[in-house]
Amino acid sequence: MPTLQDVARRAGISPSTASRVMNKYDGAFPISQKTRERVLEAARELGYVPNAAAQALRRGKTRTISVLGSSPSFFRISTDPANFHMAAMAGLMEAAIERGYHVNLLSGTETDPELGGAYADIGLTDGLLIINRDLDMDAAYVESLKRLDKPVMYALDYPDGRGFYATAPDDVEGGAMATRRLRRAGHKRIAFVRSSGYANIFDRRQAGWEKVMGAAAQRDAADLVMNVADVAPDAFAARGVTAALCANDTTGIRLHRKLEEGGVSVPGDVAMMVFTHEAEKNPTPVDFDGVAEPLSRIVSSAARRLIDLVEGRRTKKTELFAYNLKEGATV
Amino acid sequence: MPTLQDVARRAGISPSTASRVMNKYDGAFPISQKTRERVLEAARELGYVPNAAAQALRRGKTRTISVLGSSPSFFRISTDPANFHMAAMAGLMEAAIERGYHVNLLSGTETDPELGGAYADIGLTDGLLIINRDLDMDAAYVESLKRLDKPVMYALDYPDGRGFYATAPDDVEGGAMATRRLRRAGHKRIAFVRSSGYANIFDRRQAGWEKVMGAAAQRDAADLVMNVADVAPDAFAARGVTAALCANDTTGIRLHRKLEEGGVSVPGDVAMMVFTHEAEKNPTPVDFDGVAEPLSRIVSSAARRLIDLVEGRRTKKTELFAYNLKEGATV
DNA sequence: CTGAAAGCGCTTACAG
DNA sequence: CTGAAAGCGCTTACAG
Repeated sequence: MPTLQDVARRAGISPSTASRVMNKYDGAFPISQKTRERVLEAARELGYVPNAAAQALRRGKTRTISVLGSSPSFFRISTDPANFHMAAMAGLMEAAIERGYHVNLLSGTETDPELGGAYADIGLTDGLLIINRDLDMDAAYVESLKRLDKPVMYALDYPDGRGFYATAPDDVEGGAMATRRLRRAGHKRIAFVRSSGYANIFDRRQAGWEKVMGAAAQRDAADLVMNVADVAPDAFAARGVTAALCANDTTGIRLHRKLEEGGVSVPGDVAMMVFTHEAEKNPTPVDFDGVAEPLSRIVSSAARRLIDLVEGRRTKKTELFAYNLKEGATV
Repeated sequence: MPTLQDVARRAGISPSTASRVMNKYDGAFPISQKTRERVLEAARELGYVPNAAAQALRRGKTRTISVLGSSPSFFRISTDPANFHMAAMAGLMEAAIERGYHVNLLSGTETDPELGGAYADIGLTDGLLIINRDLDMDAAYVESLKRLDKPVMYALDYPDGRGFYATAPDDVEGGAMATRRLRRAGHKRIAFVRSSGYANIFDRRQAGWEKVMGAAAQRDAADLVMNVADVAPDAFAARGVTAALCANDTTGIRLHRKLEEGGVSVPGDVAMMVFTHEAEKNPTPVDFDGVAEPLSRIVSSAARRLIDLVEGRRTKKTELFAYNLKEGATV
C-alpha cells in the first residue's frame, strides 16, 4: 500500500504538507493551490488510502463507537420478525448515520479471566455502548470500565449509583404503572414474579410495584414476590392472588405456560401483565397486557449521547424514558 | 490510560517481556512463571488495556471486518418484520461470532470526490464485505478497491470479470428457473421487466430469461424487455404478452400497482414472477410467485470466506447459490 | 529466559 | 506558505 511518504515524494513535497492537504487542514496559513493539486493528483494516481490504525494511534480518535450486547450471543441476530435486535439496531444506526460514525459490533470474548475478569477488548473505538447487559453477572467487568478513559454509555440496564452514563426506561415508574393498571381492574393481591438474573433491573421494577402496593408489599412480600422457577400453578389460589406482574416477557411466557398446564385460566383466574418492548408486532407467543419500553428510541438516544461525550459535549448523566401501556388479552 | 510501559515498570521488567506475557507469546523459550505472574498482577492493578490502534498499526491486523452496504442508508435498518437487513445481519453475525471477529458497520461517507470518487474510508479493518452495492453507480470506487491490499468480498452483486471474490445467487439460473416456471404454466410470450440501476445484476437475470426464451428473446426484444417506468397497463395485451418476470421485488410492486390501476388483473390477464429473497414472511405487500435468494446463507458464507482470506487461507473466487422457487398468488 | 532498539504510518507543535 | 523532528503505543527480530 502506498503511504503518505510515497504521496509526498511523488508530489515533490514533504509529508507534513501532504498530510495537511489530505486532512483539509485549516491552519493559520493556507496551502498554495499548486501544492494542493499536486498532492491530490499524486494521491489519486497512487490510489492512496490513509492507514486508519496510524491515524487512530496518532489522533486518539477513530470515529467509531463500539457496541457490547448482553453477551456475545446478543449479536446472533434472529430472523424472527418483530425481534428485539431489529429494534435495537434500527435505533443505533439511526444515530450513527446522523453523526457519521461507524459502528463496531463486538462479537468475540471481551473479558479475560487472567486479568480477573476485567475487560480485555473493546476494539478500535472512541466509546462504548453497553446494551442490556446483565450487570449482576460480571462485577469485575463493570469495575474495569471505570478505568477506561473512553466514554461509556449504558442502555436499558445500568449499574445504579456508580456514576455511569445511562439511557434507560423508567423501570420504577413502569412497575408502578403496571400495578396501577391491575388495581384499576379490581385486583387487590398482585404478585410480582421474577427470575434469577438481571437483579439490577428487576429490583427497580419491583420497587415500582411496591410503591403502589404500599404496606401490603412489605407485609406479604414472602407470599407476593415469587421466582417463576419455583412457583406452582396452585400457589395463586392458595394465597388469594388474582394477578401477576412479570419482570420481563420471558418470565411471563414461563408463568403463562405453567398456569395453562396447571389448568389455571388467564385472565379468568389470574390476570397477567409483563414488561416488554415496543415492536411492530407482539414479540411474544402470548398477547400479553404489559408496559413496553420504546426500545429504538432509547438505543438511538444512547448512541447519540455517547457520541456527544466522545466529541466533548456535555450530556446529562441519566436519561429515563417512559413506558407505554400496551393492551393485550391477559387482563 | 496506563500503557504497556507502565505495566513493565511496575512489574520491574522490560516492555518486550511484558508484551510477550500479554500476548501469550509462545516463542522458542518459555517465560518464567514468576515473571508472568508479576506482569499479570501489574496489569490487573493498573487496569491495563492494550491500545488497539497501536496493536493494529504494528501487527497490521485488527480482527475486524467492515461491511459496506448498498449505500450509507443501507444501515438505516427498518423495524419492519421480515426485512432484508434482518436476514443479512443474521447471516453476517453468525459468521463473525463463529470466527471471533468484530464487525464494523460503515455508516459515513466512504468516497471522496476530491480523489476522483475513489474510496476514502473503510475504517480500521482487515477486510471489506460489500453487500448489494449498485456497482453501476460508482466505477471509480470499484477501481479503487483493486488497489486496496486488504481482501474484498462482494455479496449478492459483484462486478463481472474483474477478478473480485464474490458470493452471490446464481442470477442466470434464477432467471431461467423463473421463465421455465411460467412456460410450464402455459405462457409463451413472457416479458422481462426491469428498472434503471443495478444493470449488472439485471443483465444476468435477463440472460437467464433469454436462455429459456431462445430465439424469441432476440427477435422480440423490443417488445418483451421493458422498463417499468415506461410501461403502460395496456402494453401487455397490445403485444400479446401474458406473463412478466420482474427483475426485483420493487419492480414487481410498481408493475403490479400499474396493472391494478389500469384494470388489468393479476394473474387473470397477466401472470407475474419476481426476484426476491427468503425471509420469514413475504417481504412485499403482494404475495408474489418468484425465485428467492437464500440471503442469510449467502451473506454468512461471504463473511466466512472473507475471513478465510484475511487469515491467508484460499477460497474459490466465486461461490454461487441456487434460488428457491417460491409459490405465491400471481401465477 | 530477558532486554535494547527499530519501526509500523501518521499528525502537529515548532521553527523558519 | 512549507519542512524537520518527535512521538502516539505497541511487537518482534536480533542479540545476549
